[in-house]
Amino acid sequence: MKKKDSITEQVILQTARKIFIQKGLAGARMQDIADQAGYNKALVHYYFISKEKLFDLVFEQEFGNFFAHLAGILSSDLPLFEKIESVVSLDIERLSQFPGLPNFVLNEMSRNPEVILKKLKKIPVEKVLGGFQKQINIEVKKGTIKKITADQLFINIQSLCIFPFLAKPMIKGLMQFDDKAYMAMIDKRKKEVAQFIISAIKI
Amino acid sequence: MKKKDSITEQVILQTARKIFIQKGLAGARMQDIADQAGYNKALVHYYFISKEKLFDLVFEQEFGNFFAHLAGILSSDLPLFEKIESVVSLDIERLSQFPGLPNFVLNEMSRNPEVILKKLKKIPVEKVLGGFQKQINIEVKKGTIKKITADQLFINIQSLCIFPFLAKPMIKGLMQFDDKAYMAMIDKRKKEVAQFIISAIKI
DNA sequence: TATAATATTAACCATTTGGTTAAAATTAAT
DNA sequence: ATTAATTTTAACCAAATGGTTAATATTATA
Repeated sequence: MKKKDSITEQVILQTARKIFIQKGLAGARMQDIADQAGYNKALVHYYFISKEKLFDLVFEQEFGNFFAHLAGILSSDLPLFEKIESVVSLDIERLSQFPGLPNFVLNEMSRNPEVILKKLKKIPVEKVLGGFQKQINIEVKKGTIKKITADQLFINIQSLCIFPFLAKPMIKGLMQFDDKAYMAMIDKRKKEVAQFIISAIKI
Repeated sequence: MKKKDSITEQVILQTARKIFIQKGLAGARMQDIADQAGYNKALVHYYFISKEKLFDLVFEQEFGNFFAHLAGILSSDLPLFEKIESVVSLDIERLSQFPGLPNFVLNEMSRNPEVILKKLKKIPVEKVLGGFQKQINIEVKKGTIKKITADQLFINIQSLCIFPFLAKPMIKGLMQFDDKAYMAMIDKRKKEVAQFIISAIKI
C-alpha cells in the first residue's frame, strides 16, 4: 500500500479549494479540478466520492479557519481598543492573502443556510460574543465608550473589514483603481479602519 | 401583430430577474425561468436570444438602478451629516426591499469585471465622488470633521450599509437570530449606522 | 518474487442544459 | 374572410457534466 495520507489527495483537495473559491459550487467543474490537479476525473471521485462531498469538505475547512481566527482574538484579554485594532489588522491581513474567501463563504452560505447552522453549533459563538459584550459593558460603565451592543459593534467591524474585499471589482471600477491603487487603499485601511471604529464609540 | 411591448416579454424578464438574483448566472436554469414565467423555454429564447443576453439585460437594469439612487443623494446640496444620514437611511431601506441584490451584483461582478467597466463609463462617478470630496474638504478646513478621503468614507458607508445584507445567513446563524430578530437589528441600524459614522469623523 | 491492496486511467453512460426547428395558434391588416 | 405577421409550443439536438466501470499500473508486504 502507498502512504495513507496520499499527497495526491492533498493536491486534488487544494486544487478543488482554489476552483471552488474562484467559481463557487455551481460554477466549478470536476473536469477542471482533475485537469488542474494533474489527474484523472475518476480519481477525484475515487478520493472524494462526489462533487457535493468535496465541496462540503472545502467549505468546512475554510469556514472553520475563518472563525477559529476571530474567536481567538475576541476571547483574548486585550483591552477593548487594542482588541479592535488587533481584529481589524489581522482580519485585513488575512483577507489580503485570500481575497476570494469572503465571497465564497457568504455566497454559498446564502445558497445553503442549513449547512452553516450545523457548522456553527461546533463553535462556541455565544460564549465568544458574550464575553465581548461583558467587556463592552464594563467600558460603557466606566464612561470610556458610548453604549453599543456587541452584536452591532461586531457587525460594524466585520462590515468595514470584509466588504472592501467583496466589492473589489466594484471599487476598482468605480474609483478607477488599478491593482496597485486598490492594494494601497486596502493597506491604508489596516490603520484607518480601527481608528474609525474607535473614534465612533469613544466618548 | 400583437402589441409591441408584449406583456409576456415583461413577465419573462421579471421572472428571469428573480431567478438570476436568487441563483446567479451559473445557478439559474432557462427551464426554470420558462416554467415559472408560465411559458415555453423556446419562447424565452425567442424574446431574449440567449441566457447570456438575458442575464446581461437583468444585470444592467439592477446595476443602473443601484447607482442612480446613490448618485442622486451624493450630488445633492445637503449638509454633510444630513447627507450621510440620508444615504444610510435610504440605502438600508432600499436594500430591505431587495435583500438579494447586493449578493447578485457583487457576485457576478467578480465573475465578469469587464462588463462593469463598460456600465460604469455611462455613470459620471468621478463627478459625483469629486463633488463629495469637495464637500468633505470644506468641512475638514472648517475643523468640523477629521481628515478623510471621500473614497474611504464612501467605502465605509457602503460597507456598513451593504454588508449586513450580504451576510444575512451568516449573521442569523452566528447570533441565532430568527427573521424577526434579524429585521429588528437591521431596523436599528437605520439610525445607529449614521450616528456611528458621524461620530467617527466628527471632531 | 508472488500476492494483495491501493492508485490511476481510459472509455463509457445517463442526465442536464442551452439552444434550434418546424409546425401550430393567435392576432393584425387588407 | 384571407393573408401575413407574430406569438407560442412540442419535439428534438449537441454539448457539457457528474458519475461509473472495468481494466491497468503501482506499491507494500509475506
